[in-house]
Amino acid sequence: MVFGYRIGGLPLTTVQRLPNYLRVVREMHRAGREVVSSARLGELLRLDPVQVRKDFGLIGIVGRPKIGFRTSELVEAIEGHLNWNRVSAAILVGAGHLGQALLGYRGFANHGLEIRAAFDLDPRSGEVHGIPVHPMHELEARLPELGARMAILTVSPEAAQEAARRLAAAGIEGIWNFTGATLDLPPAVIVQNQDIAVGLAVLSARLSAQGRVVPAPIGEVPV
Amino acid sequence: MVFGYRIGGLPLTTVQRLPNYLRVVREMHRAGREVVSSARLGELLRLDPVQVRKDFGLIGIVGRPKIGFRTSELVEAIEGHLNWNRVSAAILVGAGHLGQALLGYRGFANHGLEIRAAFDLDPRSGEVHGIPVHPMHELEARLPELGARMAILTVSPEAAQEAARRLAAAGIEGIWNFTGATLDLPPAVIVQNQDIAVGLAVLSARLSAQGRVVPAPIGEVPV
DNA sequence: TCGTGTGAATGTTTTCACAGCT
DNA sequence: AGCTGTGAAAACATTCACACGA
Repeated sequence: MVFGYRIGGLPLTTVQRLPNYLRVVREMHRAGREVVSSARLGELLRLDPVQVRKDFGLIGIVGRPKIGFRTSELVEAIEGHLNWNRVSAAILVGAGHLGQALLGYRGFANHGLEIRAAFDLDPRSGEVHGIPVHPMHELEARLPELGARMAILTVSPEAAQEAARRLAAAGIEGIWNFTGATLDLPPAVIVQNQDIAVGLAVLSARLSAQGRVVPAPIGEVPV
Repeated sequence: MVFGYRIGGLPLTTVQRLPNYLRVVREMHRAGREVVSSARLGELLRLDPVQVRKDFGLIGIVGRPKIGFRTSELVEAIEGHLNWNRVSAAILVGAGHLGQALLGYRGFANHGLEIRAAFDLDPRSGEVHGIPVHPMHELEARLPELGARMAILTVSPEAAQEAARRLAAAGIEGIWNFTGATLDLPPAVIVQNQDIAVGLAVLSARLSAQGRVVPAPIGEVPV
């Protein structure tokens, strides 16, 4: 598999479900609801209740029979596992359309992410949505003072590898790669690919399979 | 599981790899390279060569021993499976930062997607990156002439359910949901969630597990 | 010998079945 | 009765091992 497939002891699939749990459980908590059952969460998120309980067990949360899980404990545990309960500094590289949209996204505050600065070959205005945009050649010089471990990469696919190499050389530990290019970096650098083409591919394939009769495998008789 | 987990006969994981194969194989094809081995693709995409061959087998492409796979056949087969070899019309709902960034994204042309129009409660300028933006109340009236089966949903999470309901009622068959909200719709409507919080969660968890010692499971002896 | 094709083995995730707590 | 916790089974995906073709 492409990377270790247990993240800090948790299965990847569990980690992927955590932000969804967090969203609805935070909402309930804010609304004053103190407990919630796995059945209710499963209904809201379209998950099997057993899966919800297994996931919660993995992050160390025990529920109470007949009662459910305490929303406050859940929020705390999930935030802790994702490290979303403290602020992480990040930079953004490539202030094009997508980069600017991410600079304007308010939701990162809920995820412990603070974009401190952006870099671009052509930093037109010098700031976007209140975040300073610096010329790309100042990257290495400015990085130390920014205290960012993580970079959001939104340059063109062609420019991706070289930008990523510079980020890695400058000490960035994790790259959130929106470019769609496959990055070749030292294994110590964590690369998280966020290629929207993948999601579009799944949607396209589901739509085009929609209503079409899937031929039964040889040897099986259609019911 | 949350949906059927074979899409038109292919495993979901295979479908997710198809756009990556397509990107590099198109590049090779354009560069005049006629054949490629599974080993070379595996190296470029960090995949096991056997996996590459199994995937290609599933989409009906056979390679030739000692030679490899024909790039032209691969491009055609992958595009066919994703329905990316013909143009699909789409609309976009919610022309905020993210919506505008997607309206400006040129890459959709490579994926058979054409955004014909956008809708927004407050359609300021009336057009973004050359694509007309209409007031939201005109959605139902304009949809038939646009011929779109698919909608890209980029409204706020709070507005997501109601907008999705209207889209479904108006005959949209597939919704690419960027809002992070879980949509409750008739099962005939295909919803593809594209929540960036999921990717961020995985990256955050990997970063925060980075270098930390994972305790060995009980009964196992650390090497 | 190089590279494909594939049955078998392995590993992982989900689902089932049911015991236990209140 | 209602809800959690969990071992066991099933489903699924990946990797191994090797036969075969050019």
